[in-house]
Amino acid sequence: MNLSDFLLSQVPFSPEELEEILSCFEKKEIPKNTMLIQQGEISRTLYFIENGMGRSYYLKKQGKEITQWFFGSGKFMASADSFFQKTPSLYYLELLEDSIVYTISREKMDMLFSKYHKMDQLGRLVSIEMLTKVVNKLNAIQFQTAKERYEYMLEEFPDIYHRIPLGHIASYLGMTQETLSRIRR
Amino acid sequence: MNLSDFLLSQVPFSPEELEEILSCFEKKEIPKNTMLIQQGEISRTLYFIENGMGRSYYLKKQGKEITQWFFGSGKFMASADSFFQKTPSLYYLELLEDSIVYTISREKMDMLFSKYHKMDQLGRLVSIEMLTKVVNKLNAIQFQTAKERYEYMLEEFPDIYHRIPLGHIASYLGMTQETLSRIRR
DNA sequence: CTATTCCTTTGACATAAATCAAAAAGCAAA
DNA sequence: TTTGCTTTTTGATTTATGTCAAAGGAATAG
Repeated sequence: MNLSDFLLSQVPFSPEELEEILSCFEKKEIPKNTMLIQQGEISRTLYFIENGMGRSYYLKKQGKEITQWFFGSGKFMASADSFFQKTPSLYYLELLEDSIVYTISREKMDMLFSKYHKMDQLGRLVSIEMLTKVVNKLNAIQFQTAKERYEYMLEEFPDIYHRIPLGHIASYLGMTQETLSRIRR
Repeated sequence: MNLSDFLLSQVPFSPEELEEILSCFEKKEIPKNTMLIQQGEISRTLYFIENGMGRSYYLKKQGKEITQWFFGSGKFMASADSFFQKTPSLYYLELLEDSIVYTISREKMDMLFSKYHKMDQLGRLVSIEMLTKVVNKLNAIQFQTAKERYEYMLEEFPDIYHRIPLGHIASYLGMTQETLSRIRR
């Protein structure tokens, strides 16, 4: 899904508004395995994924990677708290596939927020939607068995499971790779 | 914390704006154990807690209550997805203490959102903050031991643990009451 | 003050999932 | 193809936490 369609699906921007907003984004092709932000950095860029797939993750002691979220086509990708609150990112962001993304800087985003009421509205809608999804995951993780969690994931990210290493999915679901492998069978 | 102070701490409303916004809220004293919304209802009211404490929870099979979140003084309390997206609430909301709250209807809230750019901004800020907190909890639940989760909770809700039945806290943390009791010792 | 109810702790046992270890399967480069 | 590297599966064992059951404390209403 491209950015323009996505924006219009959320808020009825006028053609002029849409044009200015789009002009603040930059379209880029970025190869897989690119790290978009490191843990500890302050995020200055928000990404919209037109095509591709990314994830956020962090390192536990012993350097184990814990996947925190997946970002697919048609979604914004960012270390949200870092980008919006200017705090050091708790996560790494990386692309798992060659991707086509739109990027925007914090400054331009702020400018759009202050210029267009509708952008704040968009921000609010996107935030609430994300909040709902995170809460859903939380419920799945908190009170379901490993098997039910796997099923939750198939609903939330139906297109993921053949595209992405098992270990990433397992850690996203809060279980070991071995457990996930056994469940799948 | 009262509503006026809270609003000003987030966004620099003018005195006139502030007055109109406040006039859309209604101040109420509500006794403990009041149910604010039932699972399945569509939430029409947003609450701001000036004083008191509430929680959201849902029922698992066998009627077990699972606490989903606690809402303390100075916070908005709502079944957020239901209120903002007009979907049936996944949760019950109840007050755990006699509380002083400000209420506002969905209609007035929408009116404020469309009238004041700054209200959308407020909505965005509050949503992002909530998002960050939920993500924190998610990380705690997902990858920490029962003991570490308990410590996370002491940080997030320092004033809670002597005010609220152990069972509520345990289910919030995704563990049984017995486990929490053993950890505490 | 006493009784009823609710809340918390403790104990014994069961179990889902983690860990450790190694084999098998896939995949990429030469 | 062969070689090497990564990912997935399988097996044996351990462990944290859940479940079930009951007793002890604390709070509330009459």
